[in-house]
Amino acid sequence: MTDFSPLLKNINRFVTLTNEEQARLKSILKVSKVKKKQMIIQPGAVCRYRSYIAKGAFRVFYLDDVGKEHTVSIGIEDWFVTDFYSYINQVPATNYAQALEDSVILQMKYEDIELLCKEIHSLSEYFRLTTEKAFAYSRRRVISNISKTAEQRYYEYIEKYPSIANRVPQYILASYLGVSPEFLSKIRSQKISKS
Amino acid sequence: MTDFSPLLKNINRFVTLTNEEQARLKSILKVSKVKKKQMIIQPGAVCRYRSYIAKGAFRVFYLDDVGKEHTVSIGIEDWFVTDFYSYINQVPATNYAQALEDSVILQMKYEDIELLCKEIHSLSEYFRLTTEKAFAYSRRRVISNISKTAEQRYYEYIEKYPSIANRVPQYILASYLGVSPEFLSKIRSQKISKS
DNA sequence: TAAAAAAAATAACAATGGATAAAAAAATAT
DNA sequence: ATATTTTTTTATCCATTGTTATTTTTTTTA
Repeated sequence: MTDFSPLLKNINRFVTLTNEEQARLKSILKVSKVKKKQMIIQPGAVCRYRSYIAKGAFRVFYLDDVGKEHTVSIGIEDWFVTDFYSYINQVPATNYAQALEDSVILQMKYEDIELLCKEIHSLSEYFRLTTEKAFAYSRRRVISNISKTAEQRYYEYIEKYPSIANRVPQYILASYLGVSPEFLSKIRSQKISKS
Repeated sequence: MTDFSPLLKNINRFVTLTNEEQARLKSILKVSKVKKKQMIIQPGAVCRYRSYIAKGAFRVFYLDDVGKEHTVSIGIEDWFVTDFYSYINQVPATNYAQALEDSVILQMKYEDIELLCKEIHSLSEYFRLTTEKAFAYSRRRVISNISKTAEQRYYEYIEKYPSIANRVPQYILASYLGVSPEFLSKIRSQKISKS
């Protein structure tokens, strides 16, 4: 028996669903356990699900043509994980999504969500409001990327998400910030010598 | 008399609005003419509107503490312009939004849109679907920023948005790509000598 | 708990991109 | 059309960040 309450609580922060609507939503959820390092999305395959992280942590990353990984997003409990472009356009993914820990996700199939959003106004509102927030944050990250040094971005990140920074390997954080792991290591060692 | 049809046509690509719903939407639109270089959003003031560009071009930019401009977005006809974070959270803006040409915008007040989205399911769907697209593109830009060189980002941009690249000053495109205008100039001169 | 694997640190050198200043070219206003 | 302002180019030097290789530390697995 799975506990859907964290997801329902999340939704409740934005909109109100009737009991029947909650039941319909639950009926389309597919619970999956994912082992650490396992991929739930891979380039080439269409990303059919939007996944809510009930337990654990994930990252979405892009593998470039010289084999380097670039982390697009890092998510923990109560976040969603998807290759968003692949998901909303239902075209082959360009990214991987990988469990950073043993995790449990609630998967929602694209077609099911689209149908439910068409039928349940509040659910449409929920995704509208949360995606607007996500978009606003993404724009802030763009500003950070184009206007700040790697050092500034690093300190900005550990201040904003200290628990995540301590939970994921440093080389993954480096690839999220857009710097080499060696350079992030250098940044950190400079800090220690200063303080 | 203003022509609302481009906006309605845009909406129609995603959802269907009844005549009455269209009328309600029109009733909240405020038409504004904006002269080139004029600011429609400024740091400190809450961004009360989501603006549809009926004619002209805009950019949203961040002015950092050493006085340098960083362009967050560039939009032309049939796009929206907003300091998104300020708009959706109704908190003071951190960015400017500036007309790059003499323009005409259709402004929608935050409260009006929120109310209409609560009352008109299709409109909620419209903003959900379009914001999902915007978010997906923003993530792609993040990948580009963290994984590519300035040169690659430049050629990627002019290939993707050739008409915009030719329509805005080069120093603004540079600030969008996250490079100095001098370096963008250098990139361009290298291309010419190669070809 | 020991061995193996993964992650982080260090260091020398290289490349990308920024700062500054000046000149040239283009756009705008008078 | 000319003067003025804005934008772009050019060039030199400097700072930030990447690369490669090696070592140390930490984590995982047997």
